[in-house]
Amino acid sequence: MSIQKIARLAGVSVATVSRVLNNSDTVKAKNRDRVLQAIKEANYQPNLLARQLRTARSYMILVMVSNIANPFCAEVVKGIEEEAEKNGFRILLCNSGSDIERSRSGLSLLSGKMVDGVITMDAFSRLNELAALIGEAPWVQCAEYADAGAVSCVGINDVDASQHVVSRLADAGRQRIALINHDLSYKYARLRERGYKSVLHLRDLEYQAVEYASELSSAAGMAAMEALLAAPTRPDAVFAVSDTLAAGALRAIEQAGLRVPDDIAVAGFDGTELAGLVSPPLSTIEQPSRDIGRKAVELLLNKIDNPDAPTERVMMDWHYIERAST
Amino acid sequence: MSIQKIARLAGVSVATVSRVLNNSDTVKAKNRDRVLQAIKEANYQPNLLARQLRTARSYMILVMVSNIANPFCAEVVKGIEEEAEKNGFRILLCNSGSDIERSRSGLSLLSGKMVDGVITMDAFSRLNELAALIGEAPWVQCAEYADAGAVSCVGINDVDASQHVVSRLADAGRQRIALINHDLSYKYARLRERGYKSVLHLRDLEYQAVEYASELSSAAGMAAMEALLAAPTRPDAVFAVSDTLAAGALRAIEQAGLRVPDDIAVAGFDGTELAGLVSPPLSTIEQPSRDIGRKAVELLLNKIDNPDAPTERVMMDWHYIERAST
DNA sequence: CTGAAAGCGCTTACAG
DNA sequence: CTGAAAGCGCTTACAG
Repeated sequence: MSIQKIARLAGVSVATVSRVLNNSDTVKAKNRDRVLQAIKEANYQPNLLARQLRTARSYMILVMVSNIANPFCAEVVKGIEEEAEKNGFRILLCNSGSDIERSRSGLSLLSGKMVDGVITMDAFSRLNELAALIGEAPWVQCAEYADAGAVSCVGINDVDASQHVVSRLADAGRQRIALINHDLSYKYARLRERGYKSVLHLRDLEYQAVEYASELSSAAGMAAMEALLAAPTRPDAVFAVSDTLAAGALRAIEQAGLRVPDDIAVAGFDGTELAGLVSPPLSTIEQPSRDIGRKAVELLLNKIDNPDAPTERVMMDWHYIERAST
Repeated sequence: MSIQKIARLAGVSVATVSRVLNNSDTVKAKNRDRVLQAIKEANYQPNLLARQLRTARSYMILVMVSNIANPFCAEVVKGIEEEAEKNGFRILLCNSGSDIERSRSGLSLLSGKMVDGVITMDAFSRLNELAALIGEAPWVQCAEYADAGAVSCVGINDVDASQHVVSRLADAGRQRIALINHDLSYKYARLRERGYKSVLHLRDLEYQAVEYASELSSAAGMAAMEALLAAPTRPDAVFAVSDTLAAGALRAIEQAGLRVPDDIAVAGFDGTELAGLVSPPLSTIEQPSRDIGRKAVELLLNKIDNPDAPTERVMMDWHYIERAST
């Protein structure tokens, strides 16, 4: 079922078949019909490998997600999908788990010319390695700030957002505010920790406690919260850098027989559906997840069409949602 | 940076470069070193399109997920990833949303020879259309039963599992058990509804109420629960066919000022992390999500290696987890 | 152990 | 409006 066979079937040359396939308008109606007929009869489907090898264009973009199970990531991906589809692009998802071997494997699709560009959501600390693998190919980093190299990126101002949450907790009279953070290989983790610490400093709050979750799951959030509760001085507020972690913290507090927010206030981050589902519902920073995804595609397509386009760093707006957990 | 350039750089033929690339052991050490050196210097990366076009092998499998944001799907995907990786295969994720246009677009990767096979998690009702698109290519349907055509599939016995949940609710003295189902284009939705109804019948329970959620989100679960609560007779138990829906139901019940399980018992399905996170934690059917994914890959690779392998239908074990919500 | 050459299935100037 | 031919970048018998 190659273009050859169709040509034979329709009694025309392969060039003509190709023209029909590509909607060239220079094909005589009769020939077009014969080709279309032959295609249908043979249930012919063009070989993408050959086409892309020839045209050096795939209209596909690779999306390297750090963790597909993270609802925030899923939302961003939806935004990416929407915008890509709107522009005639298809997306291929690769779950890197921020693992460099996996990333390498995934990125071979890029260097191997199967896709036209890549959107990554990997940890900042991996960016240099990624940069080496990606080389000159179109690339946008998403939902994780990149301040080095020529990568365009889109995200929010994590320091500001984090400061806002912690300030609100302090405003409400909380004295001992703890942080449940993700590991510091992520830039956003560093930035949010910076925001947290700066507010403690500004407000002369002495208590400071940071627990690092090994992954963005609520199990990890529970474990972190248990560690905080086991310390000699108990926090009266906890800021978790993701709703998933915060949901786990909630659970741990409940299991310790304490009440939220009476004994301990809990705030999350991301503004995922989960935040509104748990009990009590979580105060959180809502990120414009879909828009982040859409914007990333916009930047990437721009880069694909125009390889010399300057590097862009886009900051999106966030806002704080106050709920019963604080 | 083609194999040509490397050949020139290393002073050998393209055949020799290709042999080095493919770890052929018939290359003299000196030549191998020169090639390797040239590859490094030029930062050469082979063009996958050309390679796959030539070899008709990609070592990639396509995974069509119906909804990437569904935690159960995410777990299955992890199982798929693990098993694929173990066998030297890479996976490409496509979020079809059970939309036929999206599916068509994704499946062009298959017909276009970019991947060696496909694992779908699409709705049963779409299977015929999919079958037409997929043709003879290796294909396994996952977590959704397929009883027609030559598709292999792996899942659980949904009727049994559903009967078990409803029986337990009835055992506990619940008289008015409602069902929150997904739309009936999914076979599992039909099967679970069948299980539900058969138990009601068997136990001579008169009350019967089924609400259909438009999607697998907790918002849809809330809406469904609100509809159930608005009816003249209120249920005293609800079985939701996914934990996400059940979590939404929980929220709706709470907002109506009722208590779980005192006023209404709630049971979910899937055994996702979410079920243990909400309050009260959900009784649920635990599916062996990872194993389902692994098994699907096993069947698919078998089909790829041996196209005439017979169709297989594998049923995995499930078990019921009882928690405070019932 | 190595190289020249054919061929995978397309697209696209080019000539007519 | 159409076809013959070159070429995208690989791999792999085949001959030496």
